[in-house]
Amino acid sequence: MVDQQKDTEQKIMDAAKEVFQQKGMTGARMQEIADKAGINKALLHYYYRTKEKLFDKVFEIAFSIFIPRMQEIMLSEKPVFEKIEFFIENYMDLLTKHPYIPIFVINELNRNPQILVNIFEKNIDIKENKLFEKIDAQIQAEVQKGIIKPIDTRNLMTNVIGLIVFPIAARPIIQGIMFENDKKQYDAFLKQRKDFVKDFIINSIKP
Amino acid sequence: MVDQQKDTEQKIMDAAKEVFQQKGMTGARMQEIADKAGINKALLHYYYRTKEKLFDKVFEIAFSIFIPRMQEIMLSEKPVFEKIEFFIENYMDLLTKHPYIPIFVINELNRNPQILVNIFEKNIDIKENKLFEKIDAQIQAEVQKGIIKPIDTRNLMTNVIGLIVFPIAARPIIQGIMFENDKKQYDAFLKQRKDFVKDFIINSIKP
DNA sequence: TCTATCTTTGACCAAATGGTTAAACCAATT
DNA sequence: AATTGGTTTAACCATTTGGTCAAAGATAGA
Repeated sequence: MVDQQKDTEQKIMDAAKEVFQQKGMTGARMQEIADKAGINKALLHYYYRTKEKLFDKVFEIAFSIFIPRMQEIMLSEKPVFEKIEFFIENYMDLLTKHPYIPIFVINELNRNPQILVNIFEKNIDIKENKLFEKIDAQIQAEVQKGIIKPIDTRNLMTNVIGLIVFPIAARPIIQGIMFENDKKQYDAFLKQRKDFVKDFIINSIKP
Repeated sequence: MVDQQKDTEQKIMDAAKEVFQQKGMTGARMQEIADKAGINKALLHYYYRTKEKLFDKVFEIAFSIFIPRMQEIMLSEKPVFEKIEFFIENYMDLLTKHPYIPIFVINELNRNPQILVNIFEKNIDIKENKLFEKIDAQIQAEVQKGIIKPIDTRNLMTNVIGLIVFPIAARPIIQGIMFENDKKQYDAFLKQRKDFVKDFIINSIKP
């Protein structure tokens, strides 16, 4: 019975994830989520009172798939070169498995930037960890030592994340314009791109 | 009267752009568009029969802001280095003026990839011009001549566009995490980033 | 001025949608 | 077997929403 409960809640969550991530908050329909979960619509409201609360949960989970892994890599003791390689490898794999998430997150954050503040408040450790300050310190320290070229941390981070996220978020455009809409070619492109991005970034900061 | 008509139609278009680009197809409300245009809701349907037709028009215009300029630059007679610099300069300016468009286009294309096919069919010249094939040919020719390093055209193009588009599409994240939500710092970042991206790309393909 | 055509509006409609409720169901406890 | 508590459902509700329509206004030509 407790088992059954967890099961229903989980079925709702899975269905909600799928529908919200593909159609967004405004495009999603409670009825569709209920159908996909194989339950009555009223049950949705029984477990998660409102559409918004259900959405928030989905968003939080989507977001939290990425943050802890990022923290782990960024706060480890490795040198910058290794961190970046590891980061690219890890996140391109992760995004290939969850291709809807970047556009979902970006889009909903655009619709309501407040969400980010709420998440920060809820997971204080994210803010407490001062992720950005720490990685900035390490990079500038290695710049001082001559291990890497002088570079602005914010620009570098934007580059790394952008090169990873963009081809997945903009898939319809890239697949449509560069690969005549051939999914296989696009997938192959993504696969080989991992090493390309690594080399690209590493080369750009090698002294 | 003809003047008045154009005026009304234009007022509707302007309002529709604003609402659709900020809230997307599913989030936009016809009533809000009507209010913003200062007219009766029935007039929307008088000029553009349905919500979808109105949306299609808005999307097409948004998309066509970018394509012709891209064509012009790409098909010009300049060498690759110059083209890329010009492209980055132009598009970062353009996106700064229309920051909602990338996420709007990406998001709606994700919702319905068919739109892209429709646009190609409507503007046959885009497809006829074989934009990608031509720029690919030029790049590989310059690679052969040793003017630029060997590089895959698709990866290079993805990099250029990604580095331009990402920081604007992902503004809430970047501004939130890297600039403590300070809009002025973010704007300054975007401004200095233009030269940074140029150098970054140019350096990566310089022999 | 009368008429025909185009533009604009207020009132209205049917369908969709998020949400509620009362009753049925079901498993465990006594 | 009866009771209790959480779970699930069918039916229902109020509101929102895209869209329609008939009538009123405006405009230009005859």
